[in-house]
Amino acid sequence: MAEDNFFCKVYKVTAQIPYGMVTSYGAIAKFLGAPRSARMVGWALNSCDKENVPAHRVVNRNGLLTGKHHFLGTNLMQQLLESEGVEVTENRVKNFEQLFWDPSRELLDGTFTIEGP
DNA sequence: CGCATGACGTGAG
DNA sequence: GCTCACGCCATGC
Repeated sequence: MAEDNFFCKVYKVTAQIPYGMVTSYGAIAKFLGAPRSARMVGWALNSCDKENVPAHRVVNRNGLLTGKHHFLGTNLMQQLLESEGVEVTENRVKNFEQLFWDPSRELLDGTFTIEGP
């Protein structure tokens, strides 16, 4: 653990997403220092999905469940979000701006330390 | 080694 | 305000 791999970074941040909250790939990527590599976050999650990473809480900038197709089923991601109280309609998170959780917003508390510049 | 693809984001029209 | 097109970084062929 605490690996410097981009993989582990995404794993940590995603794992720290509060219940009933969601975030975007770009937010994580930017927090990791790679705002131009949002795609790498998605790719990392693709490998992290084998772990206990709540990837269903990670959506794209528009709040669309773009990754739901990559889950086991087709509506599994939506079911998980709804199970947490997150309303989802047509593969989109309702009140996305309200449920949006920024890693640099709570993780900055200091309890959770990730590679800092 | 070069081309094509991808769970995205930003810029320009 | 919305849509089209390009760019990033890494993996696969």
